[in-house]
Amino acid sequence: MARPSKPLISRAAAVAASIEIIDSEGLDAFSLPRLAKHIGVRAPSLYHHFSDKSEILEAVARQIAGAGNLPRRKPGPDWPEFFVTLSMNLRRSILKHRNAAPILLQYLPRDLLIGTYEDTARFLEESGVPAHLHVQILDGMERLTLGAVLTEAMRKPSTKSTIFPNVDPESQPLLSKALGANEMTSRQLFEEMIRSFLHGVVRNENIAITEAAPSGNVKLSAN
Amino acid sequence: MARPSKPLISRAAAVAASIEIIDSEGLDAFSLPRLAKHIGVRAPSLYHHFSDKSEILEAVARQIAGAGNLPRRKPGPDWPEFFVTLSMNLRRSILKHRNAAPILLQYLPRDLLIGTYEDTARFLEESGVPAHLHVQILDGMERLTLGAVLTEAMRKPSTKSTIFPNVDPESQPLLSKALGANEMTSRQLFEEMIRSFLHGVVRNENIAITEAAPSGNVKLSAN
DNA sequence: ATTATCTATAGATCTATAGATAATGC
DNA sequence: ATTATCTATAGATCTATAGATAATGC
Repeated sequence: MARPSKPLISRAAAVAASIEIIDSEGLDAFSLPRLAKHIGVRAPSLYHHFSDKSEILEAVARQIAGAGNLPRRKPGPDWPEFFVTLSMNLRRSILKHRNAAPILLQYLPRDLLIGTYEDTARFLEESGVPAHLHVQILDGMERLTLGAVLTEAMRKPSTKSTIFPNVDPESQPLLSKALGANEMTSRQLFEEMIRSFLHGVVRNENIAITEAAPSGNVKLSAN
Repeated sequence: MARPSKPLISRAAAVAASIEIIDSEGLDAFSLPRLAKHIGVRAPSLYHHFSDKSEILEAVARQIAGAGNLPRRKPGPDWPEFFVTLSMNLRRSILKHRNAAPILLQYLPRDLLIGTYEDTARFLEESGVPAHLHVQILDGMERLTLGAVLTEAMRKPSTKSTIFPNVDPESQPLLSKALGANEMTSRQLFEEMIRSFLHGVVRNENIAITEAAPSGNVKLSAN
């Protein structure tokens, strides 16, 4: 076969196939010959669509991380919840493809979390968050979300009982007690971590902020 | 040469040499032949000291991450600063060897940050932090510190002006303003992120907590 | 003429094992 | 006998390029 009547390869299909391979066989299994085989072509043909292997991996990273759709947001005292939702979306997207975590670390798109910083800065402004905290929030959300998700992705999918491994009630009574007192899943711990950060950033500011409590009660910080 | 009078290879020396290679030539340059050459031996000899390549990488990860010495701590209302110090130590250790970040992601020792969870749980207890928050704090510190450090390690060493790349004052006036209002270096942003998280976790508790302000003034949260 | 595939292959690795060899230490 | 090196090498890749070939679309 020389040139086929219909192209056999598209960038999108190649990226999708790459993700399938990485998901099912692991990152080490991924190679150009392996990808080509999965699509049903020969490896050198891939060079017609990508300049090299890293370009494919980059596209894979973007595909996995960029899948999130922006949550709706109106500026206001519950502004932290916008960021919480943003983080949870990214978390879900990435945990769907745990094996690709190292790729995401390497090819992290810079504006991963926050599509357009400018819009987000305006959102913070209009929510009454002082400008001197904007960089702390934007930078913190980026680092913290991506970082925490990647480390979570590298662990086995965890249940409540595996948050800490191998805890012996005899020798570690306090830790056991703490684990007993914990009601939260891995997902909830993540969510609350983001929320804690955001509330913590503004802890010394005199601004209205809504506490998103499970029971739904609303409360203003008195600090 | 068959068996030498004095052994040529030790685990410690091999790990140290591995780190030197990774630091100076990057992770991709690391291989057993490359390591052997650096030590002045032949690659197969390494198998006498390590069962395979991943065992070497694991030791490298432990060496880099385990270098931190525990900060002194007395339980009390400034308990967050103990964790801040812990994080900053780990951050320093890892940023010394940025190129090894992917290894750390893959071989992360589980009790990386907090040597013995039991002792740390006691510390929290004695500081007046309610038990139902201990898991949030321990788990959060692990994820957040390691994750944020690794993503920072993957970036170019950044100056204040490169916290966000390519900001155009014309089209991004608010972000520019935010950057102008930011006084903090990358290191300070990291530090304050940790602190914000810790203060945020206990935001709804009625406990004494010391605010570590740059000016040194002390203040109790009224929340 | 351009595009999208293919075959063939250069060239460079790498990991890990088998088996030889000589120094060591009992 | 055990230990710590070596040589030789199996065996398996991989990435990327050169050049042939046939379909497409102008």
